[in-house]
Amino acid sequence: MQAAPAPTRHDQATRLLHQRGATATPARVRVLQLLLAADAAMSHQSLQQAAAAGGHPFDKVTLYRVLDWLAAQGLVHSVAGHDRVRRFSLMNAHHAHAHFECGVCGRLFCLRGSLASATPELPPGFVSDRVDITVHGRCAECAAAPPASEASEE
Amino acid sequence: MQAAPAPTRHDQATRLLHQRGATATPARVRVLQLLLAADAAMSHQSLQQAAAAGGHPFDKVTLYRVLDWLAAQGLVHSVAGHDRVRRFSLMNAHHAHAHFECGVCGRLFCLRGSLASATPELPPGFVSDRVDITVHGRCAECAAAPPASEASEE
DNA sequence: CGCATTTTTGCAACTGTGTTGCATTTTTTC
DNA sequence: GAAAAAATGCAACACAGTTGCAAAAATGCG
Ligand SMILES: [Mn+2]
Ligand SMILES: [Mn+2]
Ligand SMILES: [Zn+2]
Ligand SMILES: [Zn+2]
Repeated sequence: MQAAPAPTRHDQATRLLHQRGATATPARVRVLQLLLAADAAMSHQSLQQAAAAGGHPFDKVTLYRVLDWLAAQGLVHSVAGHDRVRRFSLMNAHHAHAHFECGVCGRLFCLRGSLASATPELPPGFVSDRVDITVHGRCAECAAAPPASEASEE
Repeated sequence: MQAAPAPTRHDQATRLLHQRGATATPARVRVLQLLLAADAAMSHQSLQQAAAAGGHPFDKVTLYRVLDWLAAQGLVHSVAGHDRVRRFSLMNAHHAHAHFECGVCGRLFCLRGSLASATPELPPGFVSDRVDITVHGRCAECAAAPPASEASEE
């Protein structure tokens, strides 16, 4: 028999929560599942839509609270994009990483690799805790697919 | 007689606008004056308060529109802080510079100096336009003045 | 289990930043 | 000076996120 070899997203999510000794509430598990499946950081709105599409919409406030809780636990982190919307993604091992924000579709990606850049010179008295690096540009999809329909202007 | 040797902020602001061949409207001049006098980037709110304190409050929408216009002209630039609020400051010569956001008072400063950091490695197909670097920490004032009243815990 | 305590959840109302529509005023153009 | 364009003011709106409070789980303990 082969009953165990499929570690579902649900299982992964539950495990992450139990590792922290926290109760695996449905909302938390569901949010983590969605984040585990995501290829880019997700906004509150996209999480709500994804959950609703799955037939289990969550309450707006509950979702905000779950996200805040997950961030406080260090399980996820959030980045505010240019549209002033926070996007959330799993906090993976690599503690310091840069981000990429696509100016076309607005998606935000966590980049792998160390960001060895030296801290810029600070004015006297200033204390640095952390350096955030965000690359702006076009993601692979948007770079490959121009705005369509434009062939005469060049 | 010595009537000319005082280049006021008002004059500087007006000059900046005339250089662009733009009309120096009162709102634009006033916003530029405030930004010229500021030591940190200013939010819409702080600009409104500063203007109101000076006895000439501006209309909320007009201020937003002036800021958008100034940004479109390249005279100012805006950065969204962790609180999702945009802060504006004069666009000085140095085209690429890093920013500093104080986690205590929330103020945002433009840092001088080139930010020579190499672009982080991007996934295949991704195109980089610009790299934003923001240092998070405590500004000189906040680093010097601890939250007060705490002397027994250490 | 039975019951008190703590944690989560749900809903409504609210805050704050920023936008849109439209009418009025000011500036520029001819 | 009149027509056209640019700038302003006000009200209503959009939208991310928060707060207060009560109902519903989950937990702890005898
Ligand atoms: Mn990330
Ligand atoms: Mn700057
Ligand atoms: Zn894209
Ligand atoms: Zn500070």
